[in-house]
Amino acid sequence: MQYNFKEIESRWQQYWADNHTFHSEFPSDKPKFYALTMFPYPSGAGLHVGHPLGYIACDIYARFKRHQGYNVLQPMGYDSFGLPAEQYAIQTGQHPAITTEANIARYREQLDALGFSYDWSREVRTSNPRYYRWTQWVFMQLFDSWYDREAGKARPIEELVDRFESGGNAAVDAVCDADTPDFSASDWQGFDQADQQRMLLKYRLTYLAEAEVNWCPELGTVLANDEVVNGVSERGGFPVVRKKMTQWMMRITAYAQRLLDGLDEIDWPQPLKDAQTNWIGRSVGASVIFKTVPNAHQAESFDIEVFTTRPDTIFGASFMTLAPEHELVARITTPGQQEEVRAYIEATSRRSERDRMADVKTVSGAFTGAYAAHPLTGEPVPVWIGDYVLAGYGTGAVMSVPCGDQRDYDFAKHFGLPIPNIFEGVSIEEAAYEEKDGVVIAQSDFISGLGREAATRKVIDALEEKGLGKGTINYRLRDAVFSRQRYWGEPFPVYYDADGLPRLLPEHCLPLELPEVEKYLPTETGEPPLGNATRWAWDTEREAVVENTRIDRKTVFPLELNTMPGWAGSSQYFNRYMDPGNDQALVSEEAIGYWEDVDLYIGGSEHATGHLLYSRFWQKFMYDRGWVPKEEYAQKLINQGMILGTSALMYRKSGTQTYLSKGLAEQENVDAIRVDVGLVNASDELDLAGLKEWQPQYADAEFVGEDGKFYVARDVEKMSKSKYNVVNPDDICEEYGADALRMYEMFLGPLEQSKPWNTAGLSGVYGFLKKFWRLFHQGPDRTFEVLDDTPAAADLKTLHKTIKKVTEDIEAFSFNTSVSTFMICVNELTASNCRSRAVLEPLVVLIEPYAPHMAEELWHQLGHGESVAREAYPVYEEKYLVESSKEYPISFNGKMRFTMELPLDMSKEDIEKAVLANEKTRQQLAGRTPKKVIVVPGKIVNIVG
RNA sequence: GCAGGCGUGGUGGAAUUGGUAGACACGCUAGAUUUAGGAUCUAGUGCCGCAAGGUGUGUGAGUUCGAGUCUCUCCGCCUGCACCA
Repeated sequence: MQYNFKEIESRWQQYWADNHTFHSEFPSDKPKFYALTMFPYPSGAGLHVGHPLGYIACDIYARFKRHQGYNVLQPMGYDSFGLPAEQYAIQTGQHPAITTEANIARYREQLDALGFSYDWSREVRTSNPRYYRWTQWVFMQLFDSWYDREAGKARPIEELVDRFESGGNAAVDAVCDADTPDFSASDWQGFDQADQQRMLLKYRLTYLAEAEVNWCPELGTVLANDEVVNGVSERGGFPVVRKKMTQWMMRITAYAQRLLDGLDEIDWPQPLKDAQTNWIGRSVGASVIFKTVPNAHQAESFDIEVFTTRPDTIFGASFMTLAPEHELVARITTPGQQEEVRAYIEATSRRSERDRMADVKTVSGAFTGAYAAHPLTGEPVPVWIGDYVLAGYGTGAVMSVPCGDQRDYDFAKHFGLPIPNIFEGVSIEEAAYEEKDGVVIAQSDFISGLGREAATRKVIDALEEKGLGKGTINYRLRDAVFSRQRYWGEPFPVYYDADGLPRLLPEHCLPLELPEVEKYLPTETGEPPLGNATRWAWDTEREAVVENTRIDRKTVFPLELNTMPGWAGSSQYFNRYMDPGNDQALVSEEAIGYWEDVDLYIGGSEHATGHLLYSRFWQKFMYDRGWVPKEEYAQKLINQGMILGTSALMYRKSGTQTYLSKGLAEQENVDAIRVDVGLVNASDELDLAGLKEWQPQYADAEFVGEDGKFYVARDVEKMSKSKYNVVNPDDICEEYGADALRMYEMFLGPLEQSKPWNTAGLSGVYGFLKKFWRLFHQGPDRTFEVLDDTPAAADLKTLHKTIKKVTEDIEAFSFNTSVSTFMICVNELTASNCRSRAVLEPLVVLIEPYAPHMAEELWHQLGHGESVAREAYPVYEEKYLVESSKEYPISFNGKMRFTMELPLDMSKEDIEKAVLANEKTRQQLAGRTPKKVIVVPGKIVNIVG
């Protein structure tokens, strides 16, 4: 029987499905193992060979753990809300649910062809109402919670109400909006219902706020910071502008410190941890209050709060700079400066985020005419505005210390402001002195002569005493915008009451399903697409969605028109897999009590500051409220690298229809044009007939080849349809089989690394699989033949060596080297013509994670009735590996000269004696006595002469 | 600018963590077989050299009996953040 992968693979895929081979047990007495890969967004393009890389690695590990006796949970699902399906709906009118359904069917087909051991009975889809009711449920719990700083955790909002009743908000140390006023218990009791709700909104973990957001006009929606890359949208690359809008926000900043601390507990890649640390951006310093000096135009004094990481340089502060958007600017600007300030603010607001970032060199600003009192000296310092100060960071205002900060220095130079030097023995003629360590402060009253740390402490003490500042920790992390002006997302379970305040729907009314709409675009009045729905109002008496026309704000109220962002659905999906059918809870206590958390999570590093941060935040919240037992949901995470495409480029003589083979293009003026990689063979030779068929425009073009052949150039870049470099896994499965594809993807290189795809290399692993098959099938007809004889010692050694190495490699996620180990093993067994069942049978189990179809086939040919997936993993025995002697490399002064066979159980001293007595050694030494002999048992002998 | 990472044959990549560098595979060369092959098998393949031998892990130094591996310098590349006070 020849190795017929097509027949084998489809047969066993069917068998696994029919026998539910990979269903996870629950309840179970076995130890659990939860292996997870980030679920895909089902795009219209289907999978390319890059996508399954992480899935294959995860599947290998899951199968390995299953052999080791673990009850493995390896689920798969779809992150099926998202922009592309909606953009497609806008263009074609096709409901996104239909597009999504079709895409999922295609994904499923492709995934099934690769032989993954998923428990498909646990599939989740974020766009399925039975799933997203739990996304809505988490949102409601966040709405009904506040963050207690004292306890360091989230608590139910009723507890906060109780505290306000008895002691106002002075008694509470809670995370809240910056503009929250102080109120007493009697103030609280005096508030009417609406005011109380308004106040609570300042404390809720999800809240409405007028926020400066990233607005993308092209997409018609706001974007989160992590969805904006270099000032343009991550999806589509459209320009993004700043805009003030009322939006749902997530108070993730309450968790900033815990999100940092948690990183120490988990085994995640360092670069990813660094990215999160950076994004959270903790900096220790002080907040300082500068009071504006009243003048003829402004009798009132305002507090300008600034944040600084260098309180020690406070005596060098010679002016202040506010962000142009700072709220005090309008109030403190003097009439004389009004025109200049107004013009400047207008000029900055006209600039897009991108322009502002691109041009960091130009110094610009304007004087407000106001002065503020230096908190320690009382001296008046001028208050300026400048766009180098960002409204979104710290307080949006800085104390400018030109001698210690280059930006302040440049600003001062440009506008001729004073630059006092407060550093001992340092020149600031050319630039600011930004070195932090080893500075000695001078000209600074009571801190002169001190170093940075001592000075910082004293300054903070002095500020606190005066009530003009305190030591604080500032985070770069902002609260996350949670509203999207889109159709294809989770609706908020929220309506607006007679006072226009947000109210939650009763929990038993979930899910609040997406309404049908005629158009998926924003309405003519600029409302989000849900505004197009005619049935989108909430009747509080009937507890049902009703026609908009009935909105009377007595019993029928408007529903929220925004939808949730993409990351909402992916922030708890890993817990939902544990109990996907549950309609009473996101996950039952029993299920999460058993499965607890993800043992292995594999996914791309592009989610570092998006999904992987938000999901940690939600998990911590769930933990605080007692719904999940673990504060971190993924103990180990691996970032798989990207598989890149190898684009094929042909050269066209500029301005002509003449195309040149690669070697002829050097001297010419040419344009590079991408062609389909499928038309190019392993030697970079282009199939011209195929090309003309692919794009008829080339039919009449002239092609100049080299020796009758036309060669293309290669370029490694991201795999994408538009670059014609996409390789489809279906085609590879067709030609080489799923097992070959699985092994090759692993063989390509280290899992974490990005690497280019090269179909030509597949012949290596394909040949290996055929050789493996031939170990079990003899003769020209390949008849199955395995003997029950006593295996040769050398073959047993090969087997146990392979078990040891492959096991170690899997545990270290070095899948590429384990494939090499298999290849060496097969080469050795082929050379010795091994036919012994005792050697071959364990190998079938060993290779099952990598080539499950072939393993299953061989396992059954070996006479077993059960699936090989259930078989115990082979354990290597040391006794087969021990050697009695070894070739020692003998080196002189570190330079290898010859080898010498020596017994392994020889003592250091005996080895030394034996080596020195050796004829070759004496020749090398030529009569001299060696200074020293270094012997590492089993390894090496070095003679120093 | 800040943070992190990387640099090994023509190519993808190994190297028991300080102990014979280049495993394994692609590609290439030669040969065998076949009507033919992008099939199969055998041998070779870091570089220089006919050979003996020399040389070799981006550069230069250092530690060590011994360095791809550890330390420092410089060069180059990649990733994330970036006017973050």
